[in-house]
Amino acid sequence: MVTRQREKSELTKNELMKAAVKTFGEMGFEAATISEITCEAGYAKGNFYRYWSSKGDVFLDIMKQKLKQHREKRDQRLADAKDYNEALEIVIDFLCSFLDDSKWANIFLEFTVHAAKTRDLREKLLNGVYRLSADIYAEIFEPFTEKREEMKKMGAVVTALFEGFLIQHQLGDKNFNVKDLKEIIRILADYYNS
Amino acid sequence: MVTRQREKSELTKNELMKAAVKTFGEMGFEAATISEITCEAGYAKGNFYRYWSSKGDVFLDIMKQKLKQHREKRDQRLADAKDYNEALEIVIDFLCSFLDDSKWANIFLEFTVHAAKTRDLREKLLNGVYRLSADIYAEIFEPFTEKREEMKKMGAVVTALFEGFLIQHQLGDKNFNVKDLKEIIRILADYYNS
DNA sequence: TTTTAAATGTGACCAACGGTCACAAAATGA
DNA sequence: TCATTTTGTGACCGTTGGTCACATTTAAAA
Repeated sequence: MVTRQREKSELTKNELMKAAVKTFGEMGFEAATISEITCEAGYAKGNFYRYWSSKGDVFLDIMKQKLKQHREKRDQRLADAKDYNEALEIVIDFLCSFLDDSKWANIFLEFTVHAAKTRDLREKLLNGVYRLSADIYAEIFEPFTEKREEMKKMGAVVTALFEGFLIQHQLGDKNFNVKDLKEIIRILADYYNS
Repeated sequence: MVTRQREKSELTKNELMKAAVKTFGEMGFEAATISEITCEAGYAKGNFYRYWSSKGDVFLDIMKQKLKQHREKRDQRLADAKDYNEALEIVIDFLCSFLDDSKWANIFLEFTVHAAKTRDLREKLLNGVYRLSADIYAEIFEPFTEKREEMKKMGAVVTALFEGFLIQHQLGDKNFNVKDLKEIIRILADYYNS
């Protein structure tokens, strides 16, 4: 039976993943080290590279997992949305649910900027399920408006604004708070749907 | 005479600075190395640390210098501004003049996110002259509106939007372009001045 | 001119990193 | 029992930002 070995392998991967989540969460993307992660899980450094090809690779896995959880909640609520404005409020809540876990929001941002410099990661990030992409916004608001192109644009703009907000937040700028962020997203939503 | 030595010292600093600008410009902040910079200028690595205490330190110097040039142009034009909208267009041009040199805009962004992680750099960046700070917006629009607090807010929001735009741009997202950016800044300017 | 001291410049060195690889240990099937 | 494959190891590599004891140059003092 090969299954026993496979199970062990999967178990190890999960242990490493868990250790990675903990380590990235405590230290951020760049500061966290592979040694720290493997040591935390009780393995040697080399074993890490059996499961992921690089530090960025395991982070993408974590990102995918965390995003999936958020999205599922959002999609559940979106099913009940009656109109454009209700859908919008759900999307805003979805964005703010990231901010509740602001430590990770900042780490995601750190990784995003890091990934933008590396061809491989950049492509995966842009084409994969990792981002709040413009197309997703178009789909979300599809039932409530004809303006598909405008919704894509709004998605890109809101994503930019959100990530810019994270930078200000991380730097410690107090002039731009969550209330402002919500306010502006609503203004943009009105603008692009009028 | 100590002057001769001082002059030599200043000359060396300028040479290193010039080499740093070239190296950062070609490779970005993280990828550029101290060895590369000193070698380019014709010195040994150790000499760098006579003039700056770290890699981030010399970058702050470069940032200050580049910003100063942009700001001087902007302030010249602002002196002729007749009303709120004219001042706004000058500010928008100022932001877009960064984008013309988009390589450096991206490197600034890279450094900003890097600096946000390091206490020392973060404080210098937030409190120094390096950022498009909220207070500066308040001053710029002072002659044309009573809404000082709103202008500060607008400054923070526009800065966030601008940096978020840079991230999208760097990732290669085509949904959000410069025209959209200008459009939205005008909407925000209307909103905060009404 | 000779001596002294300070400023300027050097590059071997350090600890740390991400990543590799030849090898060891354990599990599997015959 | 033995051969093969999978899983795990940790010394090792190249590279980095930063340090430091030392060498070289310059300026002032004697």
